[in-house]
Formats: sequence, structure tokens, C-alpha cells
Amino acid sequence: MTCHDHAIDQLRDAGIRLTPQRALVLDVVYHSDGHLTADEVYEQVHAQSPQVDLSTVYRNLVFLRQQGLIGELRLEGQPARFEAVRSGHEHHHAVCSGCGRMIEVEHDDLAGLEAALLTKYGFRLALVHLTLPGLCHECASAA
Amino acid sequence: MTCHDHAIDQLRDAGIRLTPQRALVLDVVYHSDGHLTADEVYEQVHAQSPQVDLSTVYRNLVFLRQQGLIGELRLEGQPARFEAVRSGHEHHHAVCSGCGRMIEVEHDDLAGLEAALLTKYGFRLALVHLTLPGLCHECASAA
DNA sequence: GATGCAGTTGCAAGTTTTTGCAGTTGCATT
DNA sequence: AATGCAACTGCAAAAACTTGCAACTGCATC
Repeated sequence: MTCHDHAIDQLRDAGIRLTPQRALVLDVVYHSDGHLTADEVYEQVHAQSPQVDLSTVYRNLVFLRQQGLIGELRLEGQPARFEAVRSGHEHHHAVCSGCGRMIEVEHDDLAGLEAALLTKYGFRLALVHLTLPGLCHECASAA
Repeated sequence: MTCHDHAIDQLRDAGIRLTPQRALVLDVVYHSDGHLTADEVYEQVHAQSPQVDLSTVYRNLVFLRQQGLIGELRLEGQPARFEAVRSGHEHHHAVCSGCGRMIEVEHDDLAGLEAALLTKYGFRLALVHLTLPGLCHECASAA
């Protein structure tokens, strides 16, 4: 019984094939508390299953993101990072351009935007993770 | 007198060097109405000034984005695209995952989020362009 | 209009991410 | 438990993007 069984069930229900490679990628991301790059995921996958290819890891990261199971974090000047989307703890990141600090932003803070998109444009926001640039309090004061 | 003189002034005021290469990249993006990939920008730059390198184009696109003069658009499964940021017409894009349609979203629609970030986290949003995935009205109805 | 130098460039090589394709495999059906 | 087939994989190669470095150049100052 692992902490991402829920995710696996979700995949099955969607009629999606669960290959060992895919399960392993999901497993690595869900058992890491940090934000892993594709390469770091690959290294951990590779340690357990050396024949798995890097391209398979990339394909599954894209796939799992599209399924809404993992979030992608793009920080200026670094490769993309991935993290588990844990239900009840959906969040986004505000990243300070000054000091690099990262603030977790509650998903609820987007409720207004979500509503505006729906009523104004008929657009249903389906957003897993957002990275928002700006300045934290300290850096804004210093400027 | 070209339509991006304002942008150039903005650079000068910020004490930034205006090289011919940089001016050319800015010029190409500002004189195109569409959203250009780095490669398309490079091709147009190259046509006018064949010795300019692709890496210089990339470096300037990043630079101009950081200066807030151009916006970057990341669509699923395609290379990044760039467009001019025209003052008075700041906007973002909502992209339908179903049909690919792109809806322009007014910057003002983010006002609520901006305020929430500031009061809740002391974070000053400094956002040039956002790409928001979701479903347009037609695709949401069809689903 | 000469000088100085930090910011910028071209080049070559690197890293990151995607793709085409032929062979393999999960899983629904029988 | 055998079958069928679309989804998936590994491999190799390509495309997209970044970086190190030595040479060059805007532009501020004299």
C-alpha cells in the first residue's frame, strides 16, 4: 500500500495502461518531497531498473502532467522540475526574481481568475501548476 | 520613427546597451503580428544580417523578456513563441487543450490574483505573459 | 575624438527535450 | 489461457535551447 495508489486507480479508471516504467516514474516523483529534474528522476529510475530509457522518463513525465498527476515547475535558467500533485494540497509557486525564494500559493487564490475566465470567455481553466514571477516582500522593499 | 521606439527609449533609460543585433531582434518581433518561434526570429534576422548567430538571438529573446518588452508563449508540443508587449494591450492567453484555440485574456482579469498575492504573501507579481491551459466553451460542452 | 571597460557577440561545444520507427506488451475480449 | 491491437518502449538521431570563452564594441567619461 503506497501513497500513490490513489493516482494509480485514477489512471486505471481512465483506461490507461500502467507499464512498469510508468509506475516507476510515478513512484519516484511521489516518494520525493523535493522538486526533481527529469535527469534526477531518470537516475533514480535507472538505479532500480537500468534498462529504462531517458526518453521514456520524459514521455511519462509529460503524460503524467497531462493527466494532472504531477506538476511542472519552470525556473529561470534551470531545467524543468516535477513534483507530485497531492490532493488537498494543490498549490502553485510564486518565485522571487531577486533572491530566488519560492512561496507556495494556495490554489484557492486563483478562484477569482477561474470565475472571470468562465463568465467572460466561457473558458474552463484546467490548470495543474503555475509558476509566477515577481518580487518577495524583502526584495521589493530593497529595490 | 518605428513603432518600437518607445521600447528602445525604455532600454536606454535603463542604461542598457543597444547593439545592432539586439535592435534587430526587437525589430523583428515588433514588426510581426504573429507569434514567432526563436528559429523564425533567427531566420528574419539572418536575412538582414547574416553573421548574427542563433545563440545571440536566443540570448536577446531571454533578455528582452526579462526587460518586459516581449512575452513568451509556451504551447504544448511546440517550441516557445515570442510576441511584442504593446503598452495598452497587455494580455495573456488561454489555450484550449481540446481544439487548440487561443483566447486573449485581459491583464485586468488578474487583478484579483495580484491583490491576493500582495496582501496574503507580500509578493509583488511581476508578470509579463501567462499561458493558461483549459477547455473552451465548445470543447467543454462536447466533453 | 580618444580611452576604458563592462556588457555583448560569434563560435563551438554542451545540455535538455523531443521524435521516428520497429519491436514489445498491457489488458480487454474471447 | 490464447488472441488482437493500440498503447508503449528502447534506441538512435534530431531539435530546441544554453554556455564558456576569447575577441569585440557601445557608450560614458575625459
